[in-house]
Amino acid sequence: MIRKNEEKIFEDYLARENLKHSEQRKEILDVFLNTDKHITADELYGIVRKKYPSIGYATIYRTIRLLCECGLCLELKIDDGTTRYEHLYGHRHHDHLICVKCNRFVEVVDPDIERLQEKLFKRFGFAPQRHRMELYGICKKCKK
Amino acid sequence: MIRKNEEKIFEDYLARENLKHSEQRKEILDVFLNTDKHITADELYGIVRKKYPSIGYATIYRTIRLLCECGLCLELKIDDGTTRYEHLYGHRHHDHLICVKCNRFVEVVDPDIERLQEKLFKRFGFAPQRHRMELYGICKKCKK
DNA sequence: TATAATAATGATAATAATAATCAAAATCAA
DNA sequence: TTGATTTTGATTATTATTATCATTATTATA
Repeated sequence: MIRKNEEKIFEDYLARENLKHSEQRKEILDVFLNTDKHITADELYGIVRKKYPSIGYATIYRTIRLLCECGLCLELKIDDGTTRYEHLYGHRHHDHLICVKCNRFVEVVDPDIERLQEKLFKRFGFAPQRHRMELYGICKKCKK
Repeated sequence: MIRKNEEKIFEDYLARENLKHSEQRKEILDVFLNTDKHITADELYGIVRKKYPSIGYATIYRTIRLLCECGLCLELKIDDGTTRYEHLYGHRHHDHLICVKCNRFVEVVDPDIERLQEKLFKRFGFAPQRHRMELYGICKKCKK
């Protein structure tokens, strides 16, 4: 099950860059889109390998890079040192509440905070590019 | 030039944990405190080595860990993949404006944002532990 | 459709940051 | 001062990611 829009974005990007499509790339995109958000390269590799046992690690990393370049994927460096990837298409910008016990991610957007961040950029004379905000704590389930 | 308070915090911590003091640890703390903020392990190593040419990389990493444990140092994972360390003692919590061109760090605190962050934690039933917020952009100097 | 040019793949080696190991040296409590 | 314990520096190990390269797959076009 591939979402048509995302598939088209990827294919257009490949065509634009004179790159070739392949079964592996199709499968990696499919798995990425159908899996939980905030996946690691290793987790993605583990799932893709079920269908493509011969797939190499390098292909996973190469394809993730392409997905990031064409705007379908965002790389996140988490405080614990891991690198995770999340869907970008059809997802507005958001920040994260992260449970330090169970590693659960909750996506949040607070328009008031966003507005204040813009003001901060302006106050210090910075041209805004992007921001990240992560709130680390212990979620309801893990508290009890 | 060592600041007495920090030195005491470190020594107390070592005593409490039944660890020993050493010239190397003293020197690393001294360099760390007197250097610019947001230093990498490699940069710290480079400076300390001028006074202690025989120092090993492992000692740098080991001592950084101790400094983090005793609350004098905070580890920051930056979006570009580097790990940097900043002073914690005598510095209230703050967030960062980061210039993606020249790598300049500006420390900022916005009490309104802080308050809204606390509200976000509460709204999702999280027990707050800490947060990080980084605003990436291009600073005044690099714009022109 | 066959071909030729180009790119992708998978296996493997390389790299870079950090951590673990261990014998020798330093610290410190008694 | 000594002896137990810790630290050190050198080195090796580990982990995530990237580069290399021969083989295979894709694709434009004849």
